[in-house]
Amino acid sequence: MSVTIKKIAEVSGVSRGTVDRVLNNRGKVSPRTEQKVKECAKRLGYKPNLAGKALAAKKKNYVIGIIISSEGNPFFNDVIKGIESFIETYEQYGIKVIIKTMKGYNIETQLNLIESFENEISGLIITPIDTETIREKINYLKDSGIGVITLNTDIKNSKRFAYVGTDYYKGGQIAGGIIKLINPLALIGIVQGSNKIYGHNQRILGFKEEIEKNTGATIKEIFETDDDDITSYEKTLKMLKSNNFIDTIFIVAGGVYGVCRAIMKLNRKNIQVVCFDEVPTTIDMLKNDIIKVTISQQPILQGKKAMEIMFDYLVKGEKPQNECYIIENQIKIKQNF
Amino acid sequence: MSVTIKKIAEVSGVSRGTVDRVLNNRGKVSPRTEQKVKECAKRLGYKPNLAGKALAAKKKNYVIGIIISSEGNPFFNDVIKGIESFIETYEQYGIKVIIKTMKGYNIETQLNLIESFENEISGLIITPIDTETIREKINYLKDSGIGVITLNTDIKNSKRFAYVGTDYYKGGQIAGGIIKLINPLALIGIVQGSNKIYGHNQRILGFKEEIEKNTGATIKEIFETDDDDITSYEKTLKMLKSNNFIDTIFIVAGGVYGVCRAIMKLNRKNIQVVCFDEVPTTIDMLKNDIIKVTISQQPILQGKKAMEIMFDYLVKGEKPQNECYIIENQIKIKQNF
DNA sequence: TTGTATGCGTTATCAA
DNA sequence: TTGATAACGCATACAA
Repeated sequence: MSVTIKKIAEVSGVSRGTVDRVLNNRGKVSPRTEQKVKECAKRLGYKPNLAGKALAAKKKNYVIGIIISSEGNPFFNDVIKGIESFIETYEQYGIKVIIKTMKGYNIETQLNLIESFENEISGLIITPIDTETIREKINYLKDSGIGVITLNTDIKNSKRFAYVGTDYYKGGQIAGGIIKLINPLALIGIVQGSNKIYGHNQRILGFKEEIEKNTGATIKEIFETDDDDITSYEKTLKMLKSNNFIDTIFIVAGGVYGVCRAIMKLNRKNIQVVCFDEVPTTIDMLKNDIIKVTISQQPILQGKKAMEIMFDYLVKGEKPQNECYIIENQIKIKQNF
Repeated sequence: MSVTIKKIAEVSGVSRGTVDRVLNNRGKVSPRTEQKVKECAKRLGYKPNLAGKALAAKKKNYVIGIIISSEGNPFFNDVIKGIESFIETYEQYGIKVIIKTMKGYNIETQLNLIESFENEISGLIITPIDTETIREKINYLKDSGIGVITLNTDIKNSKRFAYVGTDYYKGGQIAGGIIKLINPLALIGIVQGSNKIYGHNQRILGFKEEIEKNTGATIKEIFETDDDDITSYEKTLKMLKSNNFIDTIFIVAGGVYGVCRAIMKLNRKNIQVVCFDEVPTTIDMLKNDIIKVTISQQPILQGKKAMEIMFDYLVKGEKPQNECYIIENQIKIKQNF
């Protein structure tokens, strides 16, 4: 049958305990024995058995902590759904899951949440605020033996061992491609979320690159909403009143509902709207033909993937081949729903 | 800790063996004991542990058989990729996987393939030919205790326990939605695969429903290619020469490359092409702006899902909640690649 | 009809 | 530094 620790022990003439110590680098093995066992395992093509590992892992009582900036943001509810779909499986393996949510992007709040359970967790999944304080904390956790996965937003140059999320630049390119497809001569207004958020800027860069590739479509105006619907409503009204040639709106992040309401108010239903995500109000507006296309970040899948990677890390002791696990931007129209 | 068979045995005052017999309906238990144990398991909220089950399953030496009509069809190569990504995991659990491929849709061939390993397999994943002979064979297998999953194409009213694949009707609707988005006044030629194939007809039905919903776009012509590129090339040439007002082509199934070459030959690059799948030639044509949109059936995911469901069926003894596991039609443009 | 013992592969603990 | 053994949860052959 298959190659097991027991088999390696027999073949190399040592005990199972010793093989275990060698293969898992637990030390307390003489160099000579270590050499022998390692060589033997390699020769026989040893592959650890997940079921066995999992069964044994029950005794470890792992806890994993999750911090999501989800309060008041329906997008992240879907991310949490994906996470929760794994809780039962985790329980089977004796892994406890603690989910903590927060509202907005206050650094102090996030730091406190981390510290509230950093002594009991073996892994952390977090939608991090991209700042020095949090970066340092992540690095500290890693050095204390806690694996960190960044979710939906990454934090560069940190010691997180994996990032799960979309390619924001590409998301912008895809939005650009879609708009050129709908109207190669589009006159575009861009509704930006926040210039302070890396992902938003990346989307705009990708979008511009795509739009400027051919002559035809042009960007006429751009403004910021801070992801607030009232702001986006007011500013869209103003834009459409003063620039009544604008026929296309690209919404980079939040504030989608506000834009749509402004369009409805002015009865400018000929305007083509392209946006991101599929929160309930967005789906409504898609069904009412106010939004033409939305680009999904597949939030449920993001949650699932993060949990999967964490599981492999804890139970199998495997890091993913790629540090970044990129979730595809998925184009959706009315008929998808 | 968690509720195990051992615990139930203790609480209900019987042996572990008896609990096992009750929970797995193996018989040879007095009604009174059975009642007692069942009640107890329910009360404690017993959930079988996967790792334990899996470890014990190794002794069973399951074999699962796979039959795919993939030869000469690159789409199915991706399906197989998805399947193969699970082989290693399966091996871990002592499950052997046998993949058999065939070319085209000969009933006799498919039947022979099934019979070649029906005595050794515990599960079958198949892209079935939708015909009485195969339906009966599937029913026979199920009655002999072999679970069958249909993949990519379903076979109605059979005893297969799950179908994994897309919703073809919806695929057609999405294609219609995309075309209306690109050009609300499109004059459309439909390139059909085969009227004999259920999925192809479903796509056309969905497409027509969508196109006829509003006035504007109209279907001008439709022809069949039997998924052959030469046929599609010739017939597209003919269509475009005789109907030079056609500005949009909807390709229902195969023959994509032939259509594109015809368009290139006549230098009619203004024609908008919408098709399915992402085989290499299709991606090429997308990059060259001949094809504007392709709708992916996510073949790799299809293969993976089928394997996942089969695994749960064999090892966990769980059938999926829904008989049909629908894979989403995914809209893709040049910028996705 | 019921109970007991053993093994699946890995890991932790204790003894040597 | 090494070895022996028990445990994780389930399934089953065999004994009672």
